[in-house]
Amino acid sequence: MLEKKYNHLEVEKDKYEIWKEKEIFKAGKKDGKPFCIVIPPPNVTGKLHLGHAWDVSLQDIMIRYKRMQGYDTLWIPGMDHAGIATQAKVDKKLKEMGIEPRTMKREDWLKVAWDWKKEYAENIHNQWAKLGLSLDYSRERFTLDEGLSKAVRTVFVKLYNEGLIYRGERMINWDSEAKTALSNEEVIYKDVEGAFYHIKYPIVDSDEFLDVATTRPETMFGDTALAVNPDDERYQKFIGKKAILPIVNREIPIVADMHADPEKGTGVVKITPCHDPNDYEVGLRHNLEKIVVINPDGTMNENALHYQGMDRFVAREKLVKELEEKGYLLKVEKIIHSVGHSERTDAMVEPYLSKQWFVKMRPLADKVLENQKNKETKVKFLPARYEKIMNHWMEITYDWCISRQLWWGHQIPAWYKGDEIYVGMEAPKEEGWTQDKDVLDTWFSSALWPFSTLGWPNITEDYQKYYPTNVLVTGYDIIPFWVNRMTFQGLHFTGKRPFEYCYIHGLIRDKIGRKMSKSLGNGVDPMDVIKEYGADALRYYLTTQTSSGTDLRYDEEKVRSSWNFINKIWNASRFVLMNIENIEDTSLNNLTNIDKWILTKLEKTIKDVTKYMDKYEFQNVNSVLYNFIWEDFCDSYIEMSKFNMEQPSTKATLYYVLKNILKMLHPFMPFVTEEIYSKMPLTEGFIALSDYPKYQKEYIYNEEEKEIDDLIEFVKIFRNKKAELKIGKDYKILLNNNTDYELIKKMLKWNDLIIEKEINYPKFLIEYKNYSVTLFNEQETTLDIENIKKEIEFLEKSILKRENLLANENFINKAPASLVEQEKEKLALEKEKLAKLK
RNA sequence: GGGCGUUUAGCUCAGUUGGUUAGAGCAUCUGCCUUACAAGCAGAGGGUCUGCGGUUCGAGUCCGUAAACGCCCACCA
Repeated sequence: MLEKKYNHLEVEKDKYEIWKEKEIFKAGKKDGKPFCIVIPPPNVTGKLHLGHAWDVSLQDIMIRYKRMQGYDTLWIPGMDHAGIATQAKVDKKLKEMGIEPRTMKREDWLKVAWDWKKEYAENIHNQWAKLGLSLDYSRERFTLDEGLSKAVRTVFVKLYNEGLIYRGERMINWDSEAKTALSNEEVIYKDVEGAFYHIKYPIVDSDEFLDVATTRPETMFGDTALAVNPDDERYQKFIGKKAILPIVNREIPIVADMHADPEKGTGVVKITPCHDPNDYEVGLRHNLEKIVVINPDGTMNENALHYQGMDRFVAREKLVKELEEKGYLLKVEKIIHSVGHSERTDAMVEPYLSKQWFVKMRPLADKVLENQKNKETKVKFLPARYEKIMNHWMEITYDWCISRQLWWGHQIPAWYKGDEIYVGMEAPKEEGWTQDKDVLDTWFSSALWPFSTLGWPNITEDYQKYYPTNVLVTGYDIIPFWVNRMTFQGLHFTGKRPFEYCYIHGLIRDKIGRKMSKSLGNGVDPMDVIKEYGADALRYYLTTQTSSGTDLRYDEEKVRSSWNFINKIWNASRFVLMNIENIEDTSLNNLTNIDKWILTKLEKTIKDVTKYMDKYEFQNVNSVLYNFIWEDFCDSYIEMSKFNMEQPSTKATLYYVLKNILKMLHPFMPFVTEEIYSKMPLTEGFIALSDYPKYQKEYIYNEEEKEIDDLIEFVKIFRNKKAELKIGKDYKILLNNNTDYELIKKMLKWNDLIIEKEINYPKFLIEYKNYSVTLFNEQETTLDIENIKKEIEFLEKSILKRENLLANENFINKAPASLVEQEKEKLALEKEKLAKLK
């Protein structure tokens, strides 16, 4: 028997441990077709937030559903080493302990990092357990483990040999905080306050000068030219002449280049090839000298003369002062402009010329674009519009900078000896080779996740069985970083898309629509929500409130209402269990019309739920299921069953319907459904491994469904009228026909109210379909004429509308016949009713 | 500059091939302690579906257009 109150803490306690112990989440439990999802590996840097809870809840629902349907399901857990993020956190921890991380030996530092990983992995495991995720832990992976490292090296070596990975000096984004290169995706542009500094560049052998506007005066030490537009009439006469770089007093050429935009600034641009991507291109075109002036840590180097060693922002301030004092500063215009920041450290990103490793993207991206044209083999996005995001990225893609100047990650499998480079799976045998110190971008290994986790490059049984995976679930913000890269690596290395469907969800926001973030302090810890409302309520809330691709505003009220729904299910189950305690025969024989009615509703619900589950439209699953459970089952069937409990068919029906409800709910709320299912008589094993309900035509009884629908409708109209007419307890009922009113009498508690003959009190006619009663009010002395008038008015309006519709030939000819019939029926009904009222 | 999304009840949101009187939760109002559930039951009120124009017998849904809010990409000396 169930406890009197639903207690999520009690219900969710210990269950996960048992599930894990009995290995019910292990792949191979069912012998149907394979169905596989790889978890987006969370970073080992911290706690899971609500967004994670949302993401994994969606996946667990998909997996549990397919498992119950007989698929051989595999959900692979794992975590990401998260290069920059983890290294930053480990460094911070060391610094707090008074240790300067970069003075440590690399091996010693890595030991600290692995301890960190261990600790955080455990946190994440605990949180997954609390959420009830049906992950197959026997296949858990970590991006830095041996197998995945082998996959990473294999990919690197192969791409290198194919000419798709190269090493070269290029303009990259430099994070001076983490002291590493970044890819373009890792740069976030933010609007900040800055200024246009107008600087005077004197012309050699002349009294004239050029007014050059720059937002970054401190880079002027690296200026190796000024550029003007070749068509800019203002500056024609300066082309080919030389200007003097203030303070430095170096002569630099004035060149004509299309990069200079006459509309922007003064039309004259200073060219700093080492610290600006566009200037770098200009430098190449005009064969300009390259002078680096900023150190990797963001301080100025020896080329900045007396500013050497100063932070670049301090240097800017002082330099502007010096320029002003010496008369070189023409004016300062305050502006708001957008400046790149490091996604992880938030440091202002420096465009920086440096030697890095790159993936040549064009050929790889073209493969994706080609594949997306094929309906059979493309990655199908849900919702479909996100495919455009991927395709656009593939169209405009640029080479991917993959080397990172970090310690935490896959060390690049390249070795140097003098000018020689060796790239291979293992270090060369001969003496004298040293390995590249850099590691690879974290996303380089995550890009292989769908196949590396299945054993690739070894062609394992798992790989053959479960690849390509079926669905990938992630937020739209991760498409450029991860989805796109998995797609091109998957296509290139396995010849197949890594997943058939890509289900995209939105971002979690706070109640007023702001992103949840640490700085705003508006984050919500899913573990706190679970403590208060239970994982089932949280999961149900997260997965049923939005359609795919849209953001979700976190609203605790709604979690509470999910809890209420579970409580309702709990109590309904309690009622059922109280009444079927000793049930032996659960077969559905000698059914009453009411039984047939609920069974029909159930089967239709199963049909719809299955349809929506297959399309991953969980919000639609919810509306169908919620409605069926709360209204049809609880409010109607259970209430009516109270009058028929002595009938064996009633108990069997209660049992049957409840069992099916639990199964349909199970993917959403695994804990409470397991609890109730296990307490039901004649059930065995885990509900997670039971069979998902299948739509059965044999339980569709259209006649009976309609009959009881009408009855319920009449009851509703009666109650409504009674309340509307404010009729109190003293009334009598006259039945106007021979329809069967037995059930209605019980539902409306008519008992002694029924009279045989009409009496002389004010009276009201209440009718619906086959039901017609007259209600006598003993207290009132007059009829409520106003109400009757209102009803007549409403009917007349409605009749007119329908008559017009039916008079329209276009409607009769073009609308489906059933709709026309329906309209005719309704018209007839309304006319009949009107006649009686008059 | 290019692209995308959102706009539906007081609030948060569903509404996926165009078809009864547009739904839910929460909030509001009325009446109920009816032994599964007062975290509940029985009812009620509340919407020119952002504006304008079009297609259609019929539009929240399709097309065009405008606005507000938001997001992504590119650029930003």
